[in-house]
Amino acid sequence: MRAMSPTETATRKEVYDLKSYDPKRSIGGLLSRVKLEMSAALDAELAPLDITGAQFVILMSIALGEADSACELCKGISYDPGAMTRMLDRLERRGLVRRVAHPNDRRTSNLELTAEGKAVYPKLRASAMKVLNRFLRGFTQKEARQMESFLQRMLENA
Amino acid sequence: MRAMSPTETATRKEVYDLKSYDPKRSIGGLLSRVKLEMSAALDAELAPLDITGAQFVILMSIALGEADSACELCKGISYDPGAMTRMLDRLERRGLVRRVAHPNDRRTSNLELTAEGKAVYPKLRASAMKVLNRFLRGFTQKEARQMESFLQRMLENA
DNA sequence: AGAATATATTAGCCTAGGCAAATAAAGCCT
DNA sequence: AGGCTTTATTTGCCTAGGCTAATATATTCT
Repeated sequence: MRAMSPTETATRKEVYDLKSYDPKRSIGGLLSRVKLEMSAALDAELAPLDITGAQFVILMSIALGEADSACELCKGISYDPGAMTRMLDRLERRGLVRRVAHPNDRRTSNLELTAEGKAVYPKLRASAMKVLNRFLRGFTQKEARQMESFLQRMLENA
Repeated sequence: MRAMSPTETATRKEVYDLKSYDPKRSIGGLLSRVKLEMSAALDAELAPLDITGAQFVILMSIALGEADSACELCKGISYDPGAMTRMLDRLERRGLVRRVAHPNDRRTSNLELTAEGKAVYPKLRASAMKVLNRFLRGFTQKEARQMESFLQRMLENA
């Protein structure tokens, strides 16, 4: 790597500048694209189970004990409460999730997976992992960890 | 870093395995999250201009000469043709884009930016760049290039 | 030229998320 | 206890993308 003059070091604190910024090839453009493809691939992988990628996220959160009410789910993943009600309606109709009365708070319900929900859970996990690993073909462990760290840092900058 | 046994090197060709895979902290989960935050930030940044992030993408494609018809736009960004018709209707009503008759092919229209469209274009570009740079605070040029390369590789694996 | 095929756009219907208002139940304050 | 505020969920309305069929042109193939 060549050395940078003091001026350069001072002005180059931002990644993109007006000369070099190409929306499609930028991290922003690429990232949107990858997300789109990854979501489509996950939907396709889960289609035989009759479960969508969006539903997968909810089921995972519940299964992993990250949230046990609609409200917590919404907070955890920045999801609209109205949309969440309907999402849970669908999952309940689909027989994967159950709303159970909360003993001390009648405003909310505890969410839990049904037997069927628990039964598909490992398949969901495996499918998502498979899709992700496919997108990461050729990545070393080190590269993957670095990618995770980059994304984590971007999140903290949000 | 410790050395890996031959068995380990052989079995470790995939980034995630059933033991280690944590959906939320995985590249998949993080990437979705970052995309969500970035889109929200872009929408907020563009709101004063009364232009959405989705519209930004279309306007950029046209401005950069990457597509001059609805069909090419759709191909370029995997967008639904029906949705594109309506998107262009909105942009035309908004006075940013014009459909011009194609001389040799009456099925299609050439798309071009209006004077107003051309006028906002630099602002759009600058806004998007600003948002992206914000998410990349603390990244060196080298790290940014590496991130681009990771994303590019994931796209090729799609 | 005429028929079959392919391409570009459009319109209708469906799904799903965002937003705001409504409702219900806690929690707090005095 | 009674009233005010906060929290959790639900409902209605709006917007926007996905899918499919329809329409209008081109293109290709005898």
